[in-house]
Amino acid sequence: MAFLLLIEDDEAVRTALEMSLTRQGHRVVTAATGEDGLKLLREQRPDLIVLDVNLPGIDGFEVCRRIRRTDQLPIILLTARSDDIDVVVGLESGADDYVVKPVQGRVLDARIRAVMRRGEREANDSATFGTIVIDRAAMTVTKNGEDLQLTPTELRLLLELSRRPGQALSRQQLLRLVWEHDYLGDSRLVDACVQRLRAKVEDVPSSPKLIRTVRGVGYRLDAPS
Amino acid sequence: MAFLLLIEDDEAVRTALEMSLTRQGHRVVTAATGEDGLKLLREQRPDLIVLDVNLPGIDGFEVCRRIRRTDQLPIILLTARSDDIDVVVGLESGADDYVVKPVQGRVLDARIRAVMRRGEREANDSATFGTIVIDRAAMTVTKNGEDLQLTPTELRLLLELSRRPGQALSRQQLLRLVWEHDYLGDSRLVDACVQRLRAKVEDVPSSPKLIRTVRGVGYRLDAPS
DNA sequence: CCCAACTGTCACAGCGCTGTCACAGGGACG
DNA sequence: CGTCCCTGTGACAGCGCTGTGACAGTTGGG
Repeated sequence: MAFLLLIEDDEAVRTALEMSLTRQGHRVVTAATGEDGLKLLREQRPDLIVLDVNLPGIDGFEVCRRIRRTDQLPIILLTARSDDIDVVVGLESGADDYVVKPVQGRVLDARIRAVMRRGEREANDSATFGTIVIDRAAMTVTKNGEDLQLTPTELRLLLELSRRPGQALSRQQLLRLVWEHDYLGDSRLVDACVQRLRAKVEDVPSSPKLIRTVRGVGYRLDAPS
Repeated sequence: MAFLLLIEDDEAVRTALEMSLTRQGHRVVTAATGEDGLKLLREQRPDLIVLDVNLPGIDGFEVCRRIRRTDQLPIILLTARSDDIDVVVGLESGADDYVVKPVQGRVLDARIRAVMRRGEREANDSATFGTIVIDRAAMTVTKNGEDLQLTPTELRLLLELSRRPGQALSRQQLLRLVWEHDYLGDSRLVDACVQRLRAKVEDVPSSPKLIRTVRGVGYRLDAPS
């Protein structure tokens, strides 16, 4: 279904994932180190990269950053179990998704498909989240067909969230993406804007279904199933 | 279905897209650099150009601008993912659409068809927006059947807006399209022209229904439903 | 159950954005 | 050469967006 590059130093994990992903219909090339991975990336041009965080030599985060300097292809990080710091650092270093080890091939496959779909949807000019429709060309947002009057900042915030549906974005990241600032003190800037956006976008702003809070991290835009 | 010129330096991407587009029924010629692309354009006269932004030598934007100086054929830009600046610059340089990489052949094909359809509609010489009728061949605009006396600049502004109905255009983009300037300081140039155009076009200029303001962005021409 | 950390909420002051307008330069045309 | 109208500019005002900081509410762990 897709052409993947798997970068993972542990041989057992590597071969297991390779077999499983191949069985799911993907074409897979593998590398055991970050250096080899970067070389293979340039030579083979995969559609997507699955990248272990714990690598000998340059680690996964660094590999991720280096890839992002030149390439925009989707990256999924494999990270050791439930390490919140890893998650934040990983997303900030430019990854599209992360998966916690130990991971089953089926689960990874589902994430791969999700990330690829996300990429396709991004290219499209309109996106739907529940009753909300975002028209990126017209720069309008409608709810049940009615125009929502969003302020410029609210709109930018929603656009950035909608470009990464289902992905938690830290206040730090949002600050960079929406406000183009680097540092947020302990002000409630992002929270206040999210509140205003929720007031217009959510059916019940006090129990938001679209813009979810991710405690300790930031916010996430969900499409209700 | 159409005769395409694909300009893309990365050989893997180029051949992949060429195969995919050929399979979709298009006739495709390819070039690896902007120079070759421009030469092929003159020699072969394709219906549409798919143009990568990252090209060695003269980049895609520049190629796009050069093509626009002499030709009006549709151009679709291939741009690196999630780069808003690219999108804006791309449309300003005269592209008709942009597609975000990595891109699937199917998606690109859909965009190609959409742009071609749009082109056909455009070839039609008149467009209607509410009580306003624009006759592109006669270069006249009528309101309820009566001729409107638009000045040259007002007319160009209205024509550019009407080529992209429902799409928000930034002041920056309009400046490029209508005035062929590059930089707008903080002057009220675009606003002033929009105001004058509204005075003639809108039923109630103080609450415009056709030329809508998109706060923080620019303006948009709507067709009242 | 309690505490600490985190998030939601709100009012307000400042200011950024847009609409508006008058005016002067300049080009077109006779 | 004179006239007229188009056009870009800058000033100004009004509106409403936005960031701030204090405080209340909520969550989760010990």
